[in-house]
Amino acid sequence: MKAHVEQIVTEVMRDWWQAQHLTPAEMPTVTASVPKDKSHGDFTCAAVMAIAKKLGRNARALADELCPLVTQRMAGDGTCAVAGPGFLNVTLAADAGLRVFVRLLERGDQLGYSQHGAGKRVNVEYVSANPTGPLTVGHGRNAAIGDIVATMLAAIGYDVTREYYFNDAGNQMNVLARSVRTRYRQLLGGAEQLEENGYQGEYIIDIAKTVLQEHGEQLRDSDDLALFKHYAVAATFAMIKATLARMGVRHDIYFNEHTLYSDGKIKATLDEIAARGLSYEQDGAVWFRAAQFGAEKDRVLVKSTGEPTYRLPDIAYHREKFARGYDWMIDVFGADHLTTYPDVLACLGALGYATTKLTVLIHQFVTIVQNGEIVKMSTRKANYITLDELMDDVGVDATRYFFVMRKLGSHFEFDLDLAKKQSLDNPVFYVQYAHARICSVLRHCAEEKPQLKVEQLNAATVNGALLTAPEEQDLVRHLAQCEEIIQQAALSCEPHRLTTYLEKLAELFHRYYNQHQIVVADDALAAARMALAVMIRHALRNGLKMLGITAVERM
RNA sequence: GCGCCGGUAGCUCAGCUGGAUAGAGCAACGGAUUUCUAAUCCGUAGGCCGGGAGUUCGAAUCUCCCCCGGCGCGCCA
Repeated sequence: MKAHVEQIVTEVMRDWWQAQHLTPAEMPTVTASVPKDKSHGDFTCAAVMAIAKKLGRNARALADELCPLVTQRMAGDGTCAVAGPGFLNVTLAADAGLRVFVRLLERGDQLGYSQHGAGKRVNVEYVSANPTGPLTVGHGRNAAIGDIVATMLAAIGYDVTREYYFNDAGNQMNVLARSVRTRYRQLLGGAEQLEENGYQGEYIIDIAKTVLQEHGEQLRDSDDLALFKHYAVAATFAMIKATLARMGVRHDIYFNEHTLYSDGKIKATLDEIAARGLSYEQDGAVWFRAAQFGAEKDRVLVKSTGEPTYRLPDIAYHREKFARGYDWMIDVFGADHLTTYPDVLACLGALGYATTKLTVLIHQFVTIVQNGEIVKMSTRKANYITLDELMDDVGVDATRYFFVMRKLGSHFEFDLDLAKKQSLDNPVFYVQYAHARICSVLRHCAEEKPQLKVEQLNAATVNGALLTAPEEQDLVRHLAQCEEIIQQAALSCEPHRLTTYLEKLAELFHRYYNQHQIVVADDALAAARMALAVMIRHALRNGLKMLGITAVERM
């Protein structure tokens, strides 16, 4: 309906524009919005004022001129009025709400889903933690964002690939392997101490125990780090995958950085960069001319030791993703990666890749507050709260919901003591409760009115005109925005827009519930209200499904 | 010092990309339960949208300058 209004206003403006002999291409796009104040009509359009500004005309006078043309073109669907400095306010005809209701009813359990991105392939990369230890709450936010953005994109028709990029080679893994070996030797009574930067976590000891179990004492004097590394990687990855599975987060592809070397992609990338004159050698290292692309100085691609820095594999990895032909690629990073991606993007751009196909989502880290104090975290020192511990405390649903209920860029304070309460502070219960309540009403209706079958509530059997209460119209109006909100949330990669929408929907339902009986004596009215309740349930259920949260039927 | 992110009610945060009188939840206070779930609802109170200038019909939103907080600034990832 909104698109319809936008189209009509656009047509009216285009006609006027042409009559003035103005360049069609310069006409601004017309957008309508739902005004906060219902007395301003169902849709409001500020486009006239934008034009008037450009042309140096009085906006109010221009609006007065165009307004009747809009009404005329609405052909009975509604009327237009001018207000304020030149708003065009469109009020829909009395039965327009009914038409919206019927259309929503016909959507059935597909309410909220669309095919906006049909035929397009998108790759979402998230978590991507290297296998050095358990996932922390920081990874949790990354996982929730990536997973939910991916699900929302799938919900609007995209073909989504979920990817995890990891590196199980390099110095950090050697440190990890040596930490396991030290613990192993300690288990055998050795006096060896962990190296200064060693991994101190309890899980290292568990891994050492596994080694002991499977190899006995025969590795006491072994220098075979590869073996310890093998156990360390296998164990930490198993931990990570188990945690993600518990959280309901999955990936289609686990991409090992190592394959970039074995496939020669690192070398090919380096050669390509050199061939384009984007790199040079100095002090035994290979440098990327980053300063030419706005960086404060050039960056090292290959160290004088011959080992690449993280940049080179990152660039090679993205070339690899480009080669796979995605229409869109999304990377989810924590704030610590903030400074790394501009170099990578600049280099990819210089290599001729369309970096507009790449979206980098940077989320701020989660601050954990416990006993009123901020908990400082470090993986090395094993001073952190794991994602598993968090889920133990507040449950999977609340964990997922909390991680995405705020804008990515906001610094998000996760108060453990508060979250543990599982009380009113927790909006996820509010939304779930609305769903459970509707289910309860449906159960009640099945008992009271067996003749009213939920599956038979459709446009032919339900008289939507009976829904005249303002609360009902508010609900229909809000439901009508469902699909668009989900599209916007998905396309802008902002899951919090969905949670905000669902909370509002739940609020409108709770208010409605408190003021009106749904299962009333009159069958026709009861059927109409039931149909509305079912629609709300579909919207809530689909929204919760996109968030990966249980739509509980009883609470 | 440079860069990025943030600053909106006592607290935690929305604000549909420049629209009309800035909104929720929690906390506070006062009400609603013979009822389909009170994990709910209704009401009251709470604001210099960090500060200042600019852009224009119009700014929480855009530009510039300050202030405060977080993060990053390596031949670590």
